[in-house]
Amino acid sequence: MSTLNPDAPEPLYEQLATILRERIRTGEIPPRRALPSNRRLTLDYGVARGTALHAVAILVEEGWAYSVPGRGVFSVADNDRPDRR
Amino acid sequence: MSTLNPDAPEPLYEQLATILRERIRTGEIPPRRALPSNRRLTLDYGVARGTALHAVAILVEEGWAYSVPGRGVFSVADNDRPDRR
DNA sequence: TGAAATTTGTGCGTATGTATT
DNA sequence: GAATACATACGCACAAATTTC
Repeated sequence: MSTLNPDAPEPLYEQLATILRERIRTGEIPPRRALPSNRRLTLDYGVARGTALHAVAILVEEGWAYSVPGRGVFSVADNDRPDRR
Repeated sequence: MSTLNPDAPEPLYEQLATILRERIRTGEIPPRRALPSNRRLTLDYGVARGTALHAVAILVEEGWAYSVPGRGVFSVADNDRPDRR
């Protein structure tokens, strides 16, 4: 499992966004499947809530995922993937 | 809307504190009403989080506002306003 | 019915590091 | 060195929506 490097020049939220983006892009997280919850991300990657929120917000803004309050954050449908444009 | 001047001798947090103080004093922000959130202030005035926090902290210290954990920062009740003393 | 747990979103407070003046 | 300002990151609290029991 990829881990984060606090000493790297890239911010933790960017590193985490990159990891999650790859997990979606490669299909490890299939289309329309829930991403790990915010809580899980903090536990799995050892970051604060805000940091995990920031990472996911980047994916949402980039079009890799969408969030549903009370439910979770989901990877977009195959046809909606940004790298298909 | 008042804006901030990075070239002025007064620090940005002081300029912002002055603006918010006026907005309370004039009643534009009524008593016991929530001030703009930290996030809103950063967006509206183009400053960093810390700068907006600093400005609001000044108002709290002066007695123009009080903060409620998990909720926000609110203008004081009419009777508690510093200019009434 | 409804209470509890989960999840996302938002809010403030604080600390640290970097750059600038 | 001190003050200002930005970015990053941690922590904790409150709210609303949803799911589960």
